[in-house]
Amino acid sequence: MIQEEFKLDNQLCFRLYTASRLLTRVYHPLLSGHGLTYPQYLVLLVLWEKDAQPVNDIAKRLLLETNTVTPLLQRMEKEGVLVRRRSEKDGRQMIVSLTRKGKELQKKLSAVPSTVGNAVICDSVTPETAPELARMLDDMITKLNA
Amino acid sequence: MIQEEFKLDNQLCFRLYTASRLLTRVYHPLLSGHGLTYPQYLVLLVLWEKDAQPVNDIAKRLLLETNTVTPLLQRMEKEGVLVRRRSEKDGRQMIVSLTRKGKELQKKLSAVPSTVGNAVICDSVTPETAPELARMLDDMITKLNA
DNA sequence: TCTAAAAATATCGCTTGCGATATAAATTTT
DNA sequence: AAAATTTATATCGCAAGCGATATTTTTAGA
Repeated sequence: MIQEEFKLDNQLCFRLYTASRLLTRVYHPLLSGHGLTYPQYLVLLVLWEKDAQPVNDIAKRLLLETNTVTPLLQRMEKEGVLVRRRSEKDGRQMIVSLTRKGKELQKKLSAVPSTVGNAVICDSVTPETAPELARMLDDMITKLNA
Repeated sequence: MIQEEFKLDNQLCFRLYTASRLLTRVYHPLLSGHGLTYPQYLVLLVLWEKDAQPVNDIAKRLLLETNTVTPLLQRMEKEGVLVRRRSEKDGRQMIVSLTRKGKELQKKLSAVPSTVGNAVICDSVTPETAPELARMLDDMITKLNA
């Protein structure tokens, strides 16, 4: 007598939640050897694209709250992959910059994207259909973030 | 001079991670008034489908580890939505059953699925295309869980 | 200019999520 | 049956995530 809508299998949310978790597990063995977690890897992606950004820009890029990003950056600073220094123009901002170690990780992790890419390839998700999936997720994210 | 593959926007993983997090934020105001979190709601979905299951069955259904599920169930037991009792057939198993309160939550939360459903509707994700998205995610999950 | 409001970080408390490990009961092997 | 193995839960430690709140600096308004 349960409502059809309650059925777990009918829900997109559970699938997204599960796919996300399982994907993070794929990253784990690729990153842990370098002392990194998946969210920390995301921060590196952001900084590799553009170095020396304030905390807020990184948080906005990742759609995370600063109360998540700040401790994450503090841990990364302790690991020596980045430094945080207060902005001189705006005393509220903390500018986050890569260290040599943080920059060098880019080469060391160069195999990660293709490795993870291969891990997600399956019948209905291929190099041809992936852009379609990406578009749907982007639309959803835009809607949810509004 | 960054590799194209490193670009955040090209990656499915970040989108899944983000979509999942933002969706959980949609559930939050719908559940918190009842003292529930999203993972706890998932446990209820499982038990509403079939009551009195061992921890392992719940964990397998949600593709979570028992070291995640056990503390989660302990918190829910403390809240009074379920009870855990040791199986008599197999002394290793803990059978998880809904209390009256846990069963009554089903009616009280009957509006949640449609509310969340509406929240994800956007240009490329509609009642028509959602099954396609679900299939892609199921395929990925199957692959990643193998 | 003095004050109020806004913006940028940070701290606190709690719940996941999971790798590693421990414990106890059941099953299999010898 | 005793020992080894497997199975089912549970404990521990740590890193997210995030709501709520605090602190500091900048900006806007009176």
